[in-house]
Amino acid sequence: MDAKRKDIHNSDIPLLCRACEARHQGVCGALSTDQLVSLNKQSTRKRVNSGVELIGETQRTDSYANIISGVVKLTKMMADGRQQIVGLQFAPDFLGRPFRSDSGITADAATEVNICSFPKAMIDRMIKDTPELEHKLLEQTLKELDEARDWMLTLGRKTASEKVASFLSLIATHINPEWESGPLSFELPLTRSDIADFLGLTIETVSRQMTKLRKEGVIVIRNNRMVEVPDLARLVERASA
Amino acid sequence: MDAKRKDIHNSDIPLLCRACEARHQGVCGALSTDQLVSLNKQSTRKRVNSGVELIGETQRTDSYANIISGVVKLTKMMADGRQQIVGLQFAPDFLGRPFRSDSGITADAATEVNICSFPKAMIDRMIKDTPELEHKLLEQTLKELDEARDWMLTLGRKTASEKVASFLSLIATHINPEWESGPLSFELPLTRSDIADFLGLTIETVSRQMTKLRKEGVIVIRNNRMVEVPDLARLVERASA
DNA sequence: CGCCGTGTTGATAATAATCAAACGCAGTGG
DNA sequence: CCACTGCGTTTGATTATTATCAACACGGCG
Repeated sequence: MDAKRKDIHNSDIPLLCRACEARHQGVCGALSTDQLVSLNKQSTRKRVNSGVELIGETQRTDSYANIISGVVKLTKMMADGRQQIVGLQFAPDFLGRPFRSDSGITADAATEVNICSFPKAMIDRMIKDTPELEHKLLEQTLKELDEARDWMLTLGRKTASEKVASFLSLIATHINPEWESGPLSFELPLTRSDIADFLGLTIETVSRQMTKLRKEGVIVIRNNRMVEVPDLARLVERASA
Repeated sequence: MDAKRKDIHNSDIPLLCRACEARHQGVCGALSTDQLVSLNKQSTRKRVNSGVELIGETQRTDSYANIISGVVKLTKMMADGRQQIVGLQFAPDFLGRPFRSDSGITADAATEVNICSFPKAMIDRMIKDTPELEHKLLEQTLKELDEARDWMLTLGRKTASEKVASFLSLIATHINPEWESGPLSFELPLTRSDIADFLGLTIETVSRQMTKLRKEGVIVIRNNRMVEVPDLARLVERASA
């Protein structure tokens, strides 16, 4: 048998990458073992607390990152302070904007977040050599575009009640990717204030609609943050999408 | 001098492509002269009337296209009929979704539209050979993502008045790309009903806010569709973005 | 214990939706 | 030529939804 083995055997793949989701579903899946090794030398794992800004005004960003765990919120703000969350990112999403430095968006850790961060320059160079990497980025960007447009429908045309149900459905289906059927429980990655900014509502309206859903038995609220969904189909129905 | 001349001299570039915006700002800019020639053999120019569906339920789409002129609206619809326009596309935007057939969006001609249409399979093959083409697609997709997120802020956090001003600003800056300063007039590519679906409002509210802007002198309304903007800065101010 | 951050609940106000009517205009046909 | 119709739009009156303002509840923590 050959001394140099194939990918599947993991022989040469950097330790940190072996268990990493980004290698399977994320952008790193486009890279050869050699590229993984050299990228790995320059990459650093970081654990950031909830609330920390990852990309934005203060954080001049000369690096990209993969999300290993946790939830990142993308926010747009108006001059007078009104703000709108324009996207949530989960593992193993790629974090950062290729070819452009600023698009008026800040990215903050919504929960405790673990990222694998690499120098911008290195990725930009790898993109040139590896079309497959650019392909992965295009795929993620298309996915984000679909999600953004889905949410535009939610923001523009749904009632407060439908909005909250849509949000809960979104979280329910993203927080626990390998779920089959039956009851489902999770911790909300966002505060009521964040949820309001995501839905284009006020915190009071969010709160009222949550209690409404609770009283109707669609959800069970444990500790403000812990939510249980006895029947996901019933929740999705309320989101009417 | 060489018999085979460079791109700039246009010698070998297909007639139809020579004056086409898509070759400069659009995706065709990624292609070699040879590729343009072979693509041109398979491509067809089409003129479609306002209201015609370009991509959607009825129109199973095995082709992509470049917009030569006119405005295309991208719409999402809910089961009960509520709908939201999630994007507008202008020349020389690329029309069609790579790698995916359906994303629940329909594309309709909002005005009379001219497109240059090519077989899906041909582009998909060219993408494999020409990383630069995929790069162009990524750039357009990133642009659309930015626009979608900008609009999410509009939908979620702006007042009806700000929304209408935002819409007018958007059209004013896209309909006439080479504009310097001074008054500006244009024909709205959308009906009031479309505008309402774009802004997440009703037609009545759109109409009321338009008259309000008219009475305040921010815009002049000629023939329902014809709008004049004496001072763009003043309009943009109303959009507070 | 008091305080702060977060979330809920209630009363009232503002905003936009809904319902209803009429307008302007283009096309049609007597 | 002039009603007549149909469509997109405007305007008005009223209602519904959500925001705002305000008070309170709960849990953690100095």
